[in-house]
Amino acid sequence: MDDQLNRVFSALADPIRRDMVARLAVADAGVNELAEPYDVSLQAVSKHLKVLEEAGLVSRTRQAQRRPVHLEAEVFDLMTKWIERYRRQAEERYRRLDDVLAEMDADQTRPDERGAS
Amino acid sequence: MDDQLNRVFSALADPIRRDMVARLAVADAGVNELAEPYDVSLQAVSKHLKVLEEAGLVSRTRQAQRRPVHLEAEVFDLMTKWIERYRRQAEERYRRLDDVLAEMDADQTRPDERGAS
DNA sequence: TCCTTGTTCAACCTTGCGGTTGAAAGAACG
DNA sequence: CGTTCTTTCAACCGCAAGGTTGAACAAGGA
Repeated sequence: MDDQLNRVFSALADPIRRDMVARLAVADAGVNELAEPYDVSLQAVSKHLKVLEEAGLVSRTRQAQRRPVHLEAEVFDLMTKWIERYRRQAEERYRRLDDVLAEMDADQTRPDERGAS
Repeated sequence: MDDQLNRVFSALADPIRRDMVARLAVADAGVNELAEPYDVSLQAVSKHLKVLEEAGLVSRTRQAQRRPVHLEAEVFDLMTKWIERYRRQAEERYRRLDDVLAEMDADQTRPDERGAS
């Protein structure tokens, strides 16, 4: 599960792979189609796809000689959950800090009441 | 803006850096504090922090000899926006596909094979 | 001033990643 | 069968990333 996060984040760390995902969100495509806009070899694109596939971001089905690539959007949830979790935590922390500051401002005789560790 | 995405995604591709972010969501910390749980040198941790800082994920202020590290949660938005955009696009595409299939189903001009999932 | 604590710089090593080229494998079709 | 189209495997190259160690820098406190 942590490995999955490693793979997904590093898969999307590459601009070519992000662009591929962006285009696959519009329509499935074969390797040749996908490779067309980029100035790299077909083999390089094939490698990129392998990375995306191992991250669970795309799947591939055989269809004649072609192997159409299909975006699997569920994995995105893994990332958003991770991100949102810590973002919320951080925001919550700020909120509490504001409370503490406000309390210190209003009532300076009370030391500690909420024993946050 | 694309560079920013590169930096943020690859910063979070490392499990140690993700863990640092997770811990910084709870409380600010100095380098020594942060380094404690990991089995690497202080210098390695310092490098990790530099990466997080260049990605805009953390900021640092001087406070006596210490340089406390502080999580900057806003950058998360950049990622979630990117992710949500394409996830929504993909989901929209499925919805339309369902419509097409429903139409094909109602309009049975081709009683062909569609034996798969 | 010297010493201590906390952090970073510099040099180096090894591994992994993105790129290349060349050859091969899978599947349709003459 | 052999040809053609599409995709992948294998070997290699250059470079950046993550790790190490040793020295340096920054800022109190004795």
